[in-house]
Amino acid sequence: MELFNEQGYEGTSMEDLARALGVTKSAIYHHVPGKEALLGQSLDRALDALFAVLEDSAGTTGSAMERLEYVLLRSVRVLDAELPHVTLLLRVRGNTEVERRALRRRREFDHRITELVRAGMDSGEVRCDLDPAVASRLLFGMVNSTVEWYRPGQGLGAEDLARTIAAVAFDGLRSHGGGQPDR
Amino acid sequence: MELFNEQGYEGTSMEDLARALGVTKSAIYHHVPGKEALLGQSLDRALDALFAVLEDSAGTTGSAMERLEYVLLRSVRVLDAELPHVTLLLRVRGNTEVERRALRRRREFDHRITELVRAGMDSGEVRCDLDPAVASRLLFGMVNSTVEWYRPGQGLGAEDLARTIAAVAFDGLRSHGGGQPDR
DNA sequence: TTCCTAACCGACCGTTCGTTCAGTATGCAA
DNA sequence: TTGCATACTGAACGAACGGTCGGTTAGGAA
Repeated sequence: MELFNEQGYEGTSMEDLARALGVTKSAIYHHVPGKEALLGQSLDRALDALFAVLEDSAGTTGSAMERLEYVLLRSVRVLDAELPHVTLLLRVRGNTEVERRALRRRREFDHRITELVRAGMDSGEVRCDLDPAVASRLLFGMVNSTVEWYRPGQGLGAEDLARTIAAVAFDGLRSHGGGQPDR
Repeated sequence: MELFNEQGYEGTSMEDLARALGVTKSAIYHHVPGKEALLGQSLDRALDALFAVLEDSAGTTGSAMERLEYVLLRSVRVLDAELPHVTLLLRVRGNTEVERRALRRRREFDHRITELVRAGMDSGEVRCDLDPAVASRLLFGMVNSTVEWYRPGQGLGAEDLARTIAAVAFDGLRSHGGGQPDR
């Protein structure tokens, strides 16, 4: 999966995978039906982890904003724990049936996030001058963009990252009072 | 370039391109040296447009925050005007020299954004409890993530999108006073 | 010792890839 | 009418692709 992410799915040959694993191409075909099955397993792993977060949040008592913050925090943790698989998921374009299935599940996830944002607007916790669909896309666009540079175990940790994202997403970059005076 | 974005660079054959253009493969080779040159031209076009924004912002008088907002707004406009090329740029992984050159230029762009965020912290306009490098990556991660769903001329326009992004990025999703009371 | 099975190898298949090239049609300047 | 550049075609190239298959090896159960 790391190779898929570095070189792209189509740009990675079964020969490349075999070399990285230290076995022959044939050995891989003994364990999996083909290249696309490898991709499918990886996408399912990422999606299962993300949907598990949604299931847990549904059982959570608390306001919509608290549930949204919970999903954001847990999603960053999933990103940290399953980085190669989530990265692959975010690059899927839907050119095969396997990819289209993954895209359908991802759209369902996005839809559930949008509902959460809309609930936050209804309860008055989230500003209601924005389109909930656009706001939720931007929110998770920010979360998902971290796969481009975040590396587990290097630099800042997953919890710090999650806190920073929540800070920017919910309260913004602008400083409020107590700052340095104008010069 | 649209085909490259739909199917991926490696997943798109010269035959695919020729068919989409209504000519033969050979006709393409009469105009460009090869497949990689097509990619290089596209990446340069996107990068040139983004750096033009930086050049203009440098000549702008105003606070760091105002310059940052200006760059954000103009970047969204570039995204709108050059969507296929910017999308391609955001997916580059650096497996060839052409791609590595683009990645170097992109890192330079990111660095200039980070400096802008840092200047905003120094002037007290941007909250200083965040790492400027992380904050700027999140900011443009949000901007760049729009290539996944924003389509020019459909739904909300580029200016509305830019306004929404600025609203979320600078002031956050949380509502401030005047909202619906607790129930 | 025998036998079976999971794991794996190396050679090979048909297909498709990016690229090349000799040749052709068109149009314009001399 | 000639000559030459531009735009393009169709056939072909070697390389690399995903995938197959007949055989070999290692280890545990009977």
